[in-house]
Amino acid sequence: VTHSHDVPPLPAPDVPAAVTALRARGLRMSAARRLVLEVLYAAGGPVTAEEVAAGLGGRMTASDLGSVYRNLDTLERAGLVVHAHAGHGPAEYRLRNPGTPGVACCEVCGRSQPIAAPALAHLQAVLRDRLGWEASFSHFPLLGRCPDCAGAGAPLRRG
Amino acid sequence: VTHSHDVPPLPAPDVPAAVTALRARGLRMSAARRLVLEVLYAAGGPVTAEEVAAGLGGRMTASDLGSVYRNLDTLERAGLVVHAHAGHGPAEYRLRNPGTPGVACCEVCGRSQPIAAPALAHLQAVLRDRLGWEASFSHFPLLGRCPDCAGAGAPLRRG
DNA sequence: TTCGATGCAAATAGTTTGCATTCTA
DNA sequence: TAGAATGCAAACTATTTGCATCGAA
Repeated sequence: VTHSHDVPPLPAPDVPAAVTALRARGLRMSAARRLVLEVLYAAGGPVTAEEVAAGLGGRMTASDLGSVYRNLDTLERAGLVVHAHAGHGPAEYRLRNPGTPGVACCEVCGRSQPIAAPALAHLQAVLRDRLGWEASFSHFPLLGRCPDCAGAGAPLRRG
Repeated sequence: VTHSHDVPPLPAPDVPAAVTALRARGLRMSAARRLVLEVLYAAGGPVTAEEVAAGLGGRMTASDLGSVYRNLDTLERAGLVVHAHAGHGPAEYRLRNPGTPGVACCEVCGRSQPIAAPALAHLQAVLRDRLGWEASFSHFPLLGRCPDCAGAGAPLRRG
């Protein structure tokens, strides 16, 4: 699902701050919801709903996958989380970071890396000039080969 | 599924030429396979597997969806067809056109448009310089707002 | 007369949803 | 204690696959 809901607050630096921010929004704090927050902050990078539900590989109490999806959605509406579709496979969720509004995902090694705001702005300017297109690399990442895989000459799908 | 199989031949200008090219590849010509070709050439733009199976809205004899997927895959391996994932929803299949190796898809109105080879090359150069990234907009399109929707101020999802 | 291709149905992955129950504020 | 959130299961979309049968070369 795609969101164009209410205005997002600034992201919270840690779990307690996130809890406070969510409470301020009138949201309740349950075990399942706290798990999602804990995993997201502990991971420090993109995670799938499945990974969250598994409690980061069993280190935390696992939760229902359906509830995890609902909570990730809630957190996204609240402006704490964003998700992106990295090609095939499940969506990747991460803490929202205004400094890195874009995502690039390598089709060869599968790793995804953030695109910093200045670089993103430059890319968007080129796309605007060249195609008249207002590009977004947040929800659907930039896909291709990362510097490492491109250098190694890994094959790319045909155009 | 992703393909990095054999070398693609040049695309065929019409259905008879495509049939000949496929026969030359040792492929057989069945009613179901011919339907896929007819729809692809008649549509002149991207179509979903479902649309192909429906015989372009009932104007042609419908076919089994599973067989359509298999045939689209076969035609893609043969180099006549490419498909792209335009955000959410089903994949879009089209006749391969070396002159337009990229696709841009509007998240607002849903329309997708080809990216011409020179423009694509320019974009790729910028991405290479700026991020070291070897981008591909063929299998996963460039997503954002098309000139029309961007001008109309249609809302874009949050970054 | 072979395999390649089909139709049908079942399986799969990822995600959403209905509903009765539980728990937070 | 009202309403939010949960757990479970069923539904859903897009796609793949197993298999017996059929048909093109």
